[in-house]
Amino acid sequence: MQKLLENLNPEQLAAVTLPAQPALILAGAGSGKTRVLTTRIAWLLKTGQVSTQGILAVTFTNKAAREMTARLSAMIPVNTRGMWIGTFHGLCNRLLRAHYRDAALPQSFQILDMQDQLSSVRRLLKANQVDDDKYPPRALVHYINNAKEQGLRAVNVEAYDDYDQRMLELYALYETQCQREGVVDFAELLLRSYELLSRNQLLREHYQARFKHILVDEFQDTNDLQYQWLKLMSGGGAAVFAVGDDDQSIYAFRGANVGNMAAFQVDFQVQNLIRLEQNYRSHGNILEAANALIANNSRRLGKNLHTDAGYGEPVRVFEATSDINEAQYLVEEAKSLVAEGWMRSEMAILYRSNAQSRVIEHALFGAGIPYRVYGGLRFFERAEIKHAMAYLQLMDNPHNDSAFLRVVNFPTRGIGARSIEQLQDMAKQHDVSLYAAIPYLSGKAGTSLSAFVRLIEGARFETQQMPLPSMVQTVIERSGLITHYQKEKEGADRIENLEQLANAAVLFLSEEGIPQDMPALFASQGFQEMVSLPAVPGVEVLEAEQVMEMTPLAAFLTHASLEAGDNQAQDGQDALQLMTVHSAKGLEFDAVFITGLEEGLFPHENSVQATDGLEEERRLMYVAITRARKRLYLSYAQTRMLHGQTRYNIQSRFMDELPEGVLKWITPKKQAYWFGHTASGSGYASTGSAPEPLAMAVSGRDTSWRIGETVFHKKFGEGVIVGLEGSGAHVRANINFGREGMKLLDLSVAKLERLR
DNA sequence: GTTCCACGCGTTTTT
DNA sequence: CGCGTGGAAC
Repeated sequence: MQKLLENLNPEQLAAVTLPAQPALILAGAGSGKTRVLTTRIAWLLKTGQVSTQGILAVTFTNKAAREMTARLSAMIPVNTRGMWIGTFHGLCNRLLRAHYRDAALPQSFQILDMQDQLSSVRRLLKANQVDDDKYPPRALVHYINNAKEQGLRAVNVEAYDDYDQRMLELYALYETQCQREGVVDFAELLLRSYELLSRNQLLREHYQARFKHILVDEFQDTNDLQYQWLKLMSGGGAAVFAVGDDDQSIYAFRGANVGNMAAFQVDFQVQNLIRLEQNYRSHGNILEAANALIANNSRRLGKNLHTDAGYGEPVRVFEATSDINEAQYLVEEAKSLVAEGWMRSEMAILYRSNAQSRVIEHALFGAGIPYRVYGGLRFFERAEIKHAMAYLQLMDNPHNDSAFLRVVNFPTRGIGARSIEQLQDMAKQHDVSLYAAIPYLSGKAGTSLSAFVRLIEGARFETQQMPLPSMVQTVIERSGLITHYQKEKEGADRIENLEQLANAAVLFLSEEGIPQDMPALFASQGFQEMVSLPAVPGVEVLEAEQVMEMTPLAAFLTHASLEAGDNQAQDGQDALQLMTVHSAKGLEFDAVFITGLEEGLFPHENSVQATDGLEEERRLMYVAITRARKRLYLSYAQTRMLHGQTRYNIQSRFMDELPEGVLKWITPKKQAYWFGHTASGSGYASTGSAPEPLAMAVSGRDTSWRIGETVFHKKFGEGVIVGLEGSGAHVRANINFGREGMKLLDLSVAKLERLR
C-alpha cells in the first residue's frame, strides 16, 4: 500500500484516497492526471473497498483506455480483462451486445464509422430523390448526430420550418434504414444503451447496483448524452470520480460541453473538489506563458499551474517574412537542436490546420530531416481494407446495404448501375435489404446478382471452420481483390495492406485472448470473460451478461469500426513529429514549435465568429504551450500561401497576451501598439501574388506604400496593406486590421505610420 | 465500365 | 494550390 501511494504529492494523495463520494478533480496539464486515476482504482481494489466488477472506468480514446489498463496491471496483480475499462463507445457496445434483444438489435449488428454513416446518408438522399444541394449529406449527418447527442429521436424533435421538417423526416428515414440494415452509428451506440437502461428497470438496477465506482477521464470532453448516461449509470449511488481540465476543452465543435463540469458539481452535490496544480512537465517560463494566456478567458473554474523546475529558457519568438521563410527557420533550428544532442522524436512542430504542414514538410524533406506526420488515413479507413471488411461484413450480416453496395461490383463483375437500380426498386417495394431483394429479380440483373450471392455464401461455407486469419486470407483472395490490385499500377501497396489485414487479425485474437484456432464463425463463448452478479431468478437479460456470445469475426468487425488503428506505419527511426494542436493533446515533447501564430489562422477566422469560439481557440493555444517541457518556439509569418492565394496577416493576438518577460525575440520585436480586445476580425486573402513594391506618391508626403507592409492607424491599430488601388491623389489602400476587420482607407486622408 | 476532366471547396477530430 | 467528387464522354 505504502508503495502504491508513495511519491504522490499531497493533492494527488488526497484525490486517490477520497471516500466513496462524488468528486471532481481539476487536473491541470502535466499534473499527473492519469497516474491519479489509475492509482485510485488500484487503491480501491487493494483496500478491498470494491472488486474489479464494481469498477467502471471511462475514457475517450482507446489509447487512453489501453494506457490505463496497462498501468493498472503494472501496479497491482489484477486481471484487467473483463474489467469495464474502455471508451464510452466501447462500453456501450459491450452493453448492447450483451442485451441485444432488449435493445431491439440483431445479434450481429454492425457499427458504422464516420465514412460509413456519410455514405449511408448519401444513399438515403438518393433513394428519396432529395436535392443534395439543398440538403447536403454532411449537414444531415450533423443534424442527426446532434439530435442523438441531445438524446432526441426523430419523434421527439420539433420542427420550426419546412426545411427543419424535411430534415426531421430524413432523420426518421435514416433511423428506419439503419434498423432494417442492422447497423448503428457512433451516436447510436450511446443513445441506444442510454435508452436501454432508462427503459429497462431490472437492467438499470442491475448495473447501478454493480458499479460502485465510476471514474471518468477527460470529463471536460463529455457531451450531453454522455453526461446523462453517467447520471443514469450512477443512479444507484455510485461514487463518480470525474477528472478533467476545463482549460483544455477543445472539442466543443463536436458537441463536448465544458458546462458538464459545473453541472456535475451541482447535480451530484460534489463536496470533494481537488485541484492538481503542480506541474511536472514544463519549465517555469513556459508555464508562466500558459497561465498568463489562459487568464484572458472568463468562466473558468480557476486553476494556476506551478512548477519546481525553475524558469528554464525563455520562450523564443520568430517573425518570418513568409510561410516558406518560417519553414526554413524550423529546419535550421531543428538541425541545430539535433546537433546539440536533442532527439528528433522529442521535438514537435504544431500547427492549427493540416494545410499548414505542406510547406513545412517540403522544407524538411529538402533538408533530409526525418519527420512523421500525424493524422491522415488510418489502417481500417483505407479503401482496400474497407473493401475487404465489407466482404466480411456481408458474410456476418448480409443486410448491411452499405457493405453490399461497396463491393457488389468491386472488383467489377458486370453488375452495373441499371442492375442496382432495379434491385433498389425491388428492395423498396418489398421493404427488405438489397441482399434479400435479389431473389425477386429476374433477367440479366438477377443472374449476375445471384452469382454474387453465391460468392458470399460460398465464401461463408468454405471458411466456416477456419480461424479468423485464414478466413481473412481466403476472403481477400476469393473476392478477387488481390487479382484486381495486381492489375493496377499503384496496387502493390494496397496488396501489402490487404496481406497485413490477416496479420491484424492474428494480433487482434491474441490481444483479446481468443484462441488463434477458434473458428471465426462460431460463437466464442465467454472469451470476454463477462462476469455477472448472481442471476436474478426469472430475469433472462442478466444471464446474457455472463456469456456474451460473439463470433471472433463479429468481434473483429467491431474492433475495426471502433478502433481504426494507427495513423501511419511508424518507421521506427528518430523522426521529428508534425501534427495539429488538436492531435497533440495529451502528448509532451522536450521542444515544441507552435507555428502560424497569425490572426485568422490561430485564432482561426471561422472560430472567432462562433459563440465562445475565441475562448476555445485560446484554450487550444494553452494546450499547445503546455506540451513543451524545456523549450518553446512561437512563430508567425507576414505572408502565407493559402488556397492558392497570398494572405497578409498580422501576428496573433495570443502573442500579445503573453508576458514580455518570458519572451525572447529571435527577430527584432516591433513596437507594441495595442488597443483593447473587443471586436473580432478575420484574415484576408488578397488576389495578388508576391508583395510587389508599388511606388506611390501620396499628396502631402513623399511616401510610397506597398502591399504586405505593416502599418499603424491610431484608431484601428496595427494592420497589413493587402491591396492598393487608384492613382494620383486618390490612392486607396485595403488594409487588414486583424480583429478590427478590413478597411479601405484613402491614403490622402488617413494617417498611417510605417511599423517596420 | 472505365477514364478523364471540370468543378468546387478548403478548421480542428475520436468514437 | 491540391484534393476529392461527380458527371460526361469514350
